[in-house]
Amino acid sequence: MQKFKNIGLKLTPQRLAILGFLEGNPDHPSAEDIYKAVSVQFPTMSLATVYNTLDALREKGYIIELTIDPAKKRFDPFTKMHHHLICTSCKRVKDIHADFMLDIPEQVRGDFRITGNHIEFYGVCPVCGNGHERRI
Amino acid sequence: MQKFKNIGLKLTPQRLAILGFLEGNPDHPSAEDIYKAVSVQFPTMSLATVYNTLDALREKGYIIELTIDPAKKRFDPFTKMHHHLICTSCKRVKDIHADFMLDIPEQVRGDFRITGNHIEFYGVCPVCGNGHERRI
DNA sequence: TTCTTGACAAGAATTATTATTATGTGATAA
DNA sequence: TTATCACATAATAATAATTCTTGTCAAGAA
Repeated sequence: MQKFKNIGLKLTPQRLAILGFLEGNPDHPSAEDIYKAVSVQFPTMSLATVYNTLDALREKGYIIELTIDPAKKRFDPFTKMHHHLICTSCKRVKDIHADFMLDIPEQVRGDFRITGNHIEFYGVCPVCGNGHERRI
Repeated sequence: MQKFKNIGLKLTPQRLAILGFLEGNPDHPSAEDIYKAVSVQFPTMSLATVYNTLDALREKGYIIELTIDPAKKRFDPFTKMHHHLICTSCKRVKDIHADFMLDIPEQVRGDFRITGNHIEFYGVCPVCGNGHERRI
């Protein structure tokens, strides 16, 4: 909560609502998701404000922008290094907090200086693959 | 080339041109990129045709759609399992053909059935990080 | 004053629509 | 067997429509 003030962002009800919705949220919501959720309390809220706030938060490093969805951006309040497990059927995304040692062989890496990585795991979630294992 | 016929797709000059442009192309072009390139030979080509063809090829498994770019979709003719190294400065993407053993601990994976993974490595390419290492 | 909001316009990427055109296929003729 | 033709079907191109995101700017709050 204090976050905002300390980093040069004014504390507004809209921003608090957005931050509140994001904090601890493991659902990787899109801007639209956030807009819908927050609109309940703030019916006058503008979608542009959501984008503005998300962008401000991202710049300050309080959220990260995920590219796991080809259709839209998704946002994640967990900025600590982690990975994602995506259900290829229902598209649900689960956080994976685990470390992997990944060394790219030098001849493959070339002269790149590696700074990080992000793993997308694909799979079928319990709901979609409940025992029956129906293949298409 | 025969591919198309055998999988129930009609062979058209436009599709051949798109396939030809993609084959062996390591640049992960967007639909727009492909459109521009192929338009040289086929000035009447429509962007919708590019999207149609890409979608048909993807459905048949001849290309994969990448989500590494938040702004647009990118396409890759290399359907074999591989990963990507992205320059955080110039956004250039390099293929990484290497295998990594990635086992998610069972308590983290839950009841998901893992089917695959894709790693995005981030780094600074030789061009962007040429000795001087200028940080912003 | 300075920053933020909200309304709306604008832009970019993608998808949908539809009349027109080209392709593959099967039948027929050589 | 090979070539030709007609036709059903699928693909193209033009354009409209949608969706997601960003930009603009006047009005309001800090």
